[in-house]
Amino acid sequence: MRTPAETVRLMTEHLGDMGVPAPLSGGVSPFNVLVGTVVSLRTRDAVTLEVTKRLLQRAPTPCELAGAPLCELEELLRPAGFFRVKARQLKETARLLCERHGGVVPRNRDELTALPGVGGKTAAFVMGMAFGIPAVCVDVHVHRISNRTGLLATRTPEQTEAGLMRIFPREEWTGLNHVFVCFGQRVCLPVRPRCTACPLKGECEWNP
DNA sequence: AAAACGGGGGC
DNA sequence: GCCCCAGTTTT
Repeated sequence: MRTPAETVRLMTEHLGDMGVPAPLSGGVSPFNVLVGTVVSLRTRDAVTLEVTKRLLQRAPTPCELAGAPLCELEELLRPAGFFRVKARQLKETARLLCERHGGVVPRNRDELTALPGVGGKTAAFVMGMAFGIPAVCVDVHVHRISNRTGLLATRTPEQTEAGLMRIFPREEWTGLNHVFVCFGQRVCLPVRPRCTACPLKGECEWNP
């Protein structure tokens, strides 16, 4: 039986072999991370990247984003899913950052989730990626892969979150989400997983 | 607990 | 053409 650490190492190495870059540690501002994460929900990563780039080019700071006309934000966000909702949420979030947080992205879960469009998963992801604060972000990929590979046999994302926090040291929490998501997009797909090319093959409960 | 938001890509 | 997607908010 493989240890959880070994399972994650196999996934990480396989991603490296496929040329998937490791999560960037510096060079991206917390504001950039926050905007990008909100844009990303239910939207492909290529579209997310392009839309986020244009958005931040138009409005590099929270105050500039808060001052941009809603119709212009909708136009920039059009290729992304839920673009009207996100335009409204991002404009309001930017206004709150500008007027109530001094233009700075807050560092704790409660203040982050108080922003429109920011739920528990987005907050956890931003804390980890923007500030290096240990937090696990259990999205649909993490939950699915954990169950398929036999890492954890949990029924809800909340149980998966608790389980991951128990079996992995705090300093590894932040990196987990990125590994699971990249692996979930390329190998352990929701539908028709590519088991023949999977490094976990042989000790996976889904495809032993 | 379930529905609504929603355009884009894979098959 | 049909189905799925790094979720959050509202009913």
